[in-house]
Amino acid sequence: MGRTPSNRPTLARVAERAGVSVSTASLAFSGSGPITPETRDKVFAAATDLGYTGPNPLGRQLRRGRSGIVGVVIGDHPGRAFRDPVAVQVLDGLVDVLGTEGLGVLLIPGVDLGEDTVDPLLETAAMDVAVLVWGVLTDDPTLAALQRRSVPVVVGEGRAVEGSPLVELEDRAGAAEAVRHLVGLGHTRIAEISLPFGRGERSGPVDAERLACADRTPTAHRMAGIRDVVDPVITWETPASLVEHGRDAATEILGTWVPADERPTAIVAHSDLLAAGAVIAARELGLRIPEDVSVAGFDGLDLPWLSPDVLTSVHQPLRDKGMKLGQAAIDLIAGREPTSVSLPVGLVPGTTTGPAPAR
Amino acid sequence: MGRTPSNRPTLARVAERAGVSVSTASLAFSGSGPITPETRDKVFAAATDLGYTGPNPLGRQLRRGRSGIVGVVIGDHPGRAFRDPVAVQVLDGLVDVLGTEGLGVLLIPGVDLGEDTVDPLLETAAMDVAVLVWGVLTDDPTLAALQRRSVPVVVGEGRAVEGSPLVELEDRAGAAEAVRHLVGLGHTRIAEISLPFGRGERSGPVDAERLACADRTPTAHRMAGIRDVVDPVITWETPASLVEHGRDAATEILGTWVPADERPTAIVAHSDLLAAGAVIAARELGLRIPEDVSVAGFDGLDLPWLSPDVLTSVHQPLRDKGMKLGQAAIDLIAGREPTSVSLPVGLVPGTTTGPAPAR
DNA sequence: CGGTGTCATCGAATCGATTTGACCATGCCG
DNA sequence: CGGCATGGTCAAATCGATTCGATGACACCG
Repeated sequence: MGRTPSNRPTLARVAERAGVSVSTASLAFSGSGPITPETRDKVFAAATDLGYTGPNPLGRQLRRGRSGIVGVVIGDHPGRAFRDPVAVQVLDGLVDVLGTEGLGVLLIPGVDLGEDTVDPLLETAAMDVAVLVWGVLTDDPTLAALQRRSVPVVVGEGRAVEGSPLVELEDRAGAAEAVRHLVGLGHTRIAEISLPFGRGERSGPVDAERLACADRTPTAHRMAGIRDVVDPVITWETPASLVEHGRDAATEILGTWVPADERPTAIVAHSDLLAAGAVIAARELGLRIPEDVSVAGFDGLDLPWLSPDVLTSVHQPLRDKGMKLGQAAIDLIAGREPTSVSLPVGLVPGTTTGPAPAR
Repeated sequence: MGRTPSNRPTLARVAERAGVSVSTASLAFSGSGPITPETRDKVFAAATDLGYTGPNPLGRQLRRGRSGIVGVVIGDHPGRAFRDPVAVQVLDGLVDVLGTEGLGVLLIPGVDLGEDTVDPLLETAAMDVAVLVWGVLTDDPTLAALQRRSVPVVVGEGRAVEGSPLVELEDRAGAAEAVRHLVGLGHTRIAEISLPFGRGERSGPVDAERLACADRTPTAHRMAGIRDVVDPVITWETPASLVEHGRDAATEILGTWVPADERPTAIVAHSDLLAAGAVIAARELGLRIPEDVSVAGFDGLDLPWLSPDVLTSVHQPLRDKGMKLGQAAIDLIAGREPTSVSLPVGLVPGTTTGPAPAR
């Protein structure tokens, strides 16, 4: 029995005070259903008397069988996930769209706690649908936990999941376009700075064996797109899409890795943050951009602090992607069959790419 | 009656199948209470047979009277709020601490929809407690909505609210310390770039009348701290803590506002992002840092892209602040009396401040 | 052998709402 | 005036779990 008496007024108490039945009082609040204005006013008056501020969401949710909550699994600690402007813009679109339907976003850290242990929220929190924003790995414990609970899932960016809508970007085509741009400018020695591969964070040059491990998307897609056009002279793996990692990688690639006359003349990075780090590294090494080295990114972020350089980048509709994810979630809740979509991307040239140096 | 039959197994069905009572089955899952291992196994076996994956959170929540959800009101559209690294770090600490208690974070846009209309989530979503991360304004409609529903509130950074714990930083002392540092270096013409004042975003120089409108914290506190030491020769208001706004402000302050021989020799900004913008503006104007102009910020962010400059800044324990907010929320839920705290800050000198130019 | 205590299990109340179908006045029509 | 809609109101079932107090079995002790 209720340990705590919880003297909060309930709909029943309001009804009693208004001299009507509970069902009538409910009708007054829900707005739907026939009710005379006088009765409604009577109920509202009783409610304000008692300090009742509307139906208890918990009761309503149980009855309805819906929580009105969308679980959003962010692939990492929030502190890391949100440091990435890409993540932030997607989330923005997502929250916006869900808000129009009165749905709330519950943040769920998707961090792997080791040995297939996942965040308890995945196991116990109430949610009508979950959105896996950063794609899924093979044998993803996060996905497994949700499927066990038969929570419908929307997957962003990555491997398709049986029965779940997928929202992705044309990563492969975009990456190919960026490299084609560089090749068109005469570059032949092109280095690649890549996003994380999957489980197990590493940084450093990548050999053929490691190359086969690229599990995470969009990494794998962007790698494929680049290789559709040219084979990079080197691929440098990074542990996260952060400026400092791009800087470290480019410092090695441009500085110590090979003699200056074999130095790559262009760098294509899997993300704008990595590319920005490469620009900074080049500056620090006294290299001119784009005269000595060209840098292309991916994401189409607005990076005012890179001034006066403007990054050449593959623009992607991030906010739109978030909105599509949200729409898919809404469709799933409504029982509609959502469709997978692939959003277009496009190269936007900036000032960081130019003709290859004459040698 | 249930329109949708919802063929999901329930605890009752599991109990029936296991040949025990519902209460016993509940005991088996909750883990608390005496129960023989055989009975427990019988229940679990029946559960796996039926594909039952644990108690429905909605039923549990209603019974318990707790949703296990903490509403976090972010002061703006998430797209803007999360672009601020300060916000992100606080949120990170918050999510972390709440996660240890199995509590989830529900994101609530605190954006003002005009005429005292707030996000519907504030009115209807289930939450055990709300955290107002970015402080409250006077007559904050957000706060009003929560109080109407008698949702307990934790306030971060700002005006204290009757009956709610407050977690803040020693903004005033920190700002004073930064300015004292500049004065100690011989600076006398110090300009201030300020965070937004409150309702109604503006940008530009501030006169005495506008100065009195500073409603939002920490703006007001940092302004006070600065004035504890010196009166700025000019205060420039910005609409948000973003690099581009700092850049715009500093371009005006250092470039066109006064003749070069009256130019301020130092800029103190209310945030690191604004300060970084000022550094970039100075570079663009061909001014050397710190020889021609010194720049001090506030937040203690790690800004690798500002390389080779390292910002002089007032360091604040952001993640820790998030954790303290979370702890206060946990205390409130548990019925404990949480205490307000004020976290210490400290100046960390970088390379962007130096002796005032000889004139 | 009766009394007492322990322990696993169960029955029933409860959390706070929504929703359906029944019910009872009306009002209208023929 | 009887029959039939119409429309507002209500009683009761239901959502899915938790938890209290009762029950019965069993062992132990005097």
